[in-house]
Amino acid sequence: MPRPAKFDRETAIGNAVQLFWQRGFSATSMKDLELALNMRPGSIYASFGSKEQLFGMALESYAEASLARLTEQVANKPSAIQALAGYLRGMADEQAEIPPAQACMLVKTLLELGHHASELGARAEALLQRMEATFADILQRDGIPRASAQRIASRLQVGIMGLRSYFQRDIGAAQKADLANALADDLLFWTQTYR
Amino acid sequence: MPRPAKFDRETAIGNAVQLFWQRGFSATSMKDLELALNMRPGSIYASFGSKEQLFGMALESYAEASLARLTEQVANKPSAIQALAGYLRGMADEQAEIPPAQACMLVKTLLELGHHASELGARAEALLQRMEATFADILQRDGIPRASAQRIASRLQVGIMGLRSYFQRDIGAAQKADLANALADDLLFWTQTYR
DNA sequence: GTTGTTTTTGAGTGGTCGTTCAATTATTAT
DNA sequence: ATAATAATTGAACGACCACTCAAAAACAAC
Repeated sequence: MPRPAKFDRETAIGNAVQLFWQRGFSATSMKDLELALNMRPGSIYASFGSKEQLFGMALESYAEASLARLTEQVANKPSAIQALAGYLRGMADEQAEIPPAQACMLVKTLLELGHHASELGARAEALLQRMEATFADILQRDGIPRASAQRIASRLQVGIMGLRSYFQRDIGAAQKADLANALADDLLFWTQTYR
Repeated sequence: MPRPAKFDRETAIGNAVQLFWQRGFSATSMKDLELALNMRPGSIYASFGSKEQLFGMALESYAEASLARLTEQVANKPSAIQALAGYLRGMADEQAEIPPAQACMLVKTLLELGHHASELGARAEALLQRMEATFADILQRDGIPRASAQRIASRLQVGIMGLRSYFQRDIGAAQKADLANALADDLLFWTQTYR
């Protein structure tokens, strides 16, 4: 007997991701969201609870997609490390992606909200941690011992956070590719010296 | 004949830096500033023009201090590269600094505002560029050719941006020191291979 | 003490914020 | 058709936003 929802939940959250990713939490207003989701305030609150909860779902969705992209790129490759290096090199090409926000949404959230004062910031930090753990897993798959893998994973995440933040600057595609390649080279170097 | 201003301009801007650095532009309200500067709205607007202009001054002040700290640490050292490495290693110790905001204010601003849509974001980007140019200058002082110095400077800034963003996470002092040392080692390695 | 100049004050501006909820609309089951 | 149920609407809410300005206060010069 009930009336079915006319909007698609996944695409709605997808649109929310785009908005929140670009503008951040504070600078995104409910007005903006109403426009982007094509929903009126009542519907948004009935469906997602609050702006904060919606942001949480967007964050989770973003992280899930990022993690999926990573594991997919590494799956079934002979050398996990080489695959990881390829993943890094590919970061420069994401410039043509949908939103003109190159920086990681998790990092943007962590820097905007902080992990101590904000539930959302803490969740962003946890998701970053999960990413890093995945890097470590991948490295161990190539025989790198656990402790070394974790160290390299940390350095890798530092590099990625820096790289994508740097991409927020106004620089050319050539320099982007150059820096992404440089980070990939660093990774290969670390795996050799740390082993 | 005029009545002199009773507040100290520099300390006022210093307090503004602290607030803006921690909370960012959007999340800092005029109420917050009134409290931190111990000034009433009318005085703030008479002295600094607007919230945006005040943020601009705070940004400039922050960048100037950062640049001064860098050049001072490198001045009169036999090896500029070694001094630069020391500067990097010292980053882990800044955890005990006044505000619990480890990430660079310029990066936070760039990520929050973006360089395209915001005058403030564009200024943050310009100041980051100035930092990078200074890194390149320092490297050239040790005989590294111009092109290589610029490349290394870019990689260095990527590393620093990542490192300080990573420091925003909830990690121990030991890991901070470890990662700062790792970046310093990377710098030394780059200067050897790129020469 | 008086005058001249400037700073400081703080109540008040219109606007926007996130959020709510009674009314309306749309769909399904009978 | 009708009834039952749920999704959608949008006007309205109090709170807070950045900001203004006329009045009051504080100093310097005489």
